[in-house]
Amino acid sequence: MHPHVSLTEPSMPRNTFPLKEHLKSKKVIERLYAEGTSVTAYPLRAVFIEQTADEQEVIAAILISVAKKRFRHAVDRNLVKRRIREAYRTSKHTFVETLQNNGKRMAVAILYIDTRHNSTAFIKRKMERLLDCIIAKSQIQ
RNA sequence: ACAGCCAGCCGGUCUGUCGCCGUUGCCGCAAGGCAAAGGAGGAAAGUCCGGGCAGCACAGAGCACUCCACUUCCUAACAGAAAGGCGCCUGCGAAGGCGGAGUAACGCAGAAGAAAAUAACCGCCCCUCAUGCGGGGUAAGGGUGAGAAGGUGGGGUAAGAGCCCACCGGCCGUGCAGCGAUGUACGGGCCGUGUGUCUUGGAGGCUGCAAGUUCAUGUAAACCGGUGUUUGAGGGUUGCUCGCCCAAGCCGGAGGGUAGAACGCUUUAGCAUGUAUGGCGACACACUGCAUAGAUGAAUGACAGACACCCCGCAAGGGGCACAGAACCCGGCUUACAGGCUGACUGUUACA
Repeated sequence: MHPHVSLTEPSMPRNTFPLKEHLKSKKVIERLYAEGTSVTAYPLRAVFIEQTADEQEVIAAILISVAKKRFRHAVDRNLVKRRIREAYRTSKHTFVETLQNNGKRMAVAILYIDTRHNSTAFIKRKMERLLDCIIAKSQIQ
């Protein structure tokens, strides 16, 4: 067969974050901030809400937000958002699998609440903890 | 060679792993997958000017409001650029910075000063032999102020003063040069500073791509077009006034709301240290060549390593690598910026 097939074997999940998985709907975002549950793993904070299959096509829809108040320049905001995106992209698999096994769907906003930069490795560690916390908190309720 | 000044340009490169965005091609019923070539700036920034583009408005007149202000010229336009002109300031210099229409009328200019415009506080001179008092003359000297009745010198006088003279500055008139701002020569008279209102000339409809267009779902008295109307209220027309226009009913069409999707959306007032022509120049014009972000809760990356560059160190090595991220598109301005390159020119030193 074609040589590129070996790159996409199911045993090695790909670290992707396509446009589909971005949370965009204004209605959902408004409801999320009004009714959502929040959990913090400093410098990250997540606000999340459960969704039905009718409301949401993907298992997890993510919104990444860095406030202008905390980073004045657009360059800095972009850098932080890109680092958070990389952290989510590379550590989302167990989170998504757990949701899928429980038959749940979620909309999550990830906020950056520090006013200084942190390294990509640090943000990745905190991201893993944040996603664990979301699972823990949502199954208690 | 070092220091400087002006103009222009650059402002990392390569490799690997994992990703994102739209485009094209292939595969797939579809979801999607694979491949290829692309994917932030000189300021993308501030949003301060000027346009293009779009919608709405617009019979006309006046007032008000806002902006501009040396001259000529360039431009689609400008508060921008080019060339030139005057005054002041900084620098040994190359050069740089700042300012500019008018002043008839009115106001203000402080706790300065005697006095801020038909000026007498001290001083000086005369009336008067002397002193004091009183009266008068005087803007040369004193102190105040951003500014003190054009400045300097001489004559003159009781003491003084454009009272007179020379030179200089300003103003007015005439001649000459210049398209012009101005410059210059001669003559005249004898001239207070800043600022605001104001006056003169010029420009200006309003709102901005969340503009706006189309599609989808779809029930009305709300909207649009046509026809049509009497009085008054009312509404619209740019903020106001005059003036002008609108309305009921009937006939026809279909909206509002919902950021759902597509278009607008990137090839143009485009760029060229290419060539020819015109121009001192900005630039114009002709030919030739070159152009590849187009997102929309917002992609253009993250990480690792190597190289280049800079700093510290004898070395091993260590540290640093600017300002900063497109949001309809252009022309400017302003602000930020590690380091580097090129070309004119200036100063100092050295050599021949």
